[in-house]
Amino acid sequence: MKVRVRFAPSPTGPLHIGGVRTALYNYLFAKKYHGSFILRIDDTDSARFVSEAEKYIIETFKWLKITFDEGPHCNGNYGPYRQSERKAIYREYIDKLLSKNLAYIAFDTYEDLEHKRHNIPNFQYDASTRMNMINSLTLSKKETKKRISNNDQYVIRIKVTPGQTIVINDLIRNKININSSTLDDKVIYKSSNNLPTYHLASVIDDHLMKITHVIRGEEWLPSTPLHIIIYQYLGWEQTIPIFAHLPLLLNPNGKGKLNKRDSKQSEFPIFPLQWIDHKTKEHISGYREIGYLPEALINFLALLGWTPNNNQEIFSINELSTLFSLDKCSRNGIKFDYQKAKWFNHQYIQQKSDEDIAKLFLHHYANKLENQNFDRIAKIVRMVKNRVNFIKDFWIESDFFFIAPIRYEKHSVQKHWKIESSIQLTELCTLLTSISNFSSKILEKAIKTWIANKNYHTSKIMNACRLSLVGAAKGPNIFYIIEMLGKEETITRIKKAIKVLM
RNA sequence: GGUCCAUUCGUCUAUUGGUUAGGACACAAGAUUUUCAUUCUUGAAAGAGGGGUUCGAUUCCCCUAUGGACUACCA
Repeated sequence: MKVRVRFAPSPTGPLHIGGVRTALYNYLFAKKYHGSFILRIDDTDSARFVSEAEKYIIETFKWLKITFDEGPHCNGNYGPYRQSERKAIYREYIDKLLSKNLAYIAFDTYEDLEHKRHNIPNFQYDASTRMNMINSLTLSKKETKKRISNNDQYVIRIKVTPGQTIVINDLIRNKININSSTLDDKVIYKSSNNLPTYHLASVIDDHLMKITHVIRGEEWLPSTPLHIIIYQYLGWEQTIPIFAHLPLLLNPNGKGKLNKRDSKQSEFPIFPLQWIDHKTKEHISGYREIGYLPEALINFLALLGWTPNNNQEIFSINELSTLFSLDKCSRNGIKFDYQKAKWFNHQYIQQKSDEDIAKLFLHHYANKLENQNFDRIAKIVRMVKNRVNFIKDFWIESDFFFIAPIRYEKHSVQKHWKIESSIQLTELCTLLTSISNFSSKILEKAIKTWIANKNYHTSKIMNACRLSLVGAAKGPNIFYIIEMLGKEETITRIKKAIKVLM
């Protein structure tokens, strides 16, 4: 049997990083077994629908180079791939459930249900209460028809038989037994938008799309028994997919599921891409904008809840897909370790070629670097890349190559600018003027010889020199900096520093 | 409140009945670097608690505790 898995996000906003991880696991699983990976848009919630969300989802996976075999953007033989476009398909199965008396129509108002939930302990719409409610079981056929033709709002509820044991066979959690008496008669269809709810729609679609494995977040575990019942009611028990419920991503320092607010407080992104909220006009930046490399994000995410136990940490996407297996997934919730994500990105930046990184750097700081020579940028990247975690850090680490320091960092001045510095650096300028070949090796030799002849302190001279060129006690090898800056600029900067700091 | 899931260093995890409980991130110290980083070396750091089962339990079972999810005409 050919493996077919799906990622089925709801287009209600930007994709959560946990959702990206779920998609990744599905993708790796499909790749490993040479199966199909399907994108399905679960847009049965009209009230929370956000039109830009689908584009955002597709853009995210394009950036990550995670490709779908089927989906609304790339077609396939099992479409349409948006649930809102599948209304007619669902109708048939809803009628089937109704006619077989496995579901019923309910007219109870939201207020009435809320009231009962508040006032009756552990109130549940189920076998014990359904005969006291307003539904097609308690109303006459005539009355039910009348209400429907009157356009009264109604829902269709699944009729759960109590006292049954439902068995979930989960690839990650093994066998779970649930007593159906603890389940309620869930709403599976709502007349307000003529659409099924997630539970019904996803079961029908998973069946019709021949999904073999449902790999999703743990938050779905409690409703899985309901899904199994729907498969049974529809006569599909032989083709129930294999379930695998992934542990959730948790907030690193506080409590609960990873969410937007926690991410903001800890200053790490929770979305893969930037998201602009059209209502609040708020800009929330994502992993891409911070300067994450997609490969690094994928590697980090892959190891959040899964590990091939060989102590390896860095994996290419191909390695991941050959090694991946669901039974190696952990079962416990995972606190999101942003430090480790950072470390992964650092590793991947070191791995990439200077030219590739230079392109990203250029793209990230297009306005600042527009007139710069590309080869020079690549050389600078080579010099500073080992001190950088994110693409955005490149500017902080290399700005002095492009702009002369405007001020000199106070602490560095106190530490490295001595009384004799002005005189010594003036002499250094004279020396530099006499050197025609400004390569770092020649510079180093000449400067060191001069220092030795004069009996100066190397560190004092060079630190003061660095301060005047960089504006702070940071940066790569000083002779590289001098070479990169060139004769004229170097001398100008030293003279300026002498003027300002004397 | 009810149902379900989980519990090894601070964090992510390895070890699925016998180990000095291993690795990585973070942290600390040292080395390298004329600066700041990088890098290298070293260190500190763990099987929630209580009962069983067993010659032997981190590993299997039960209870308690703690954490998490779900409990919508949301997915």
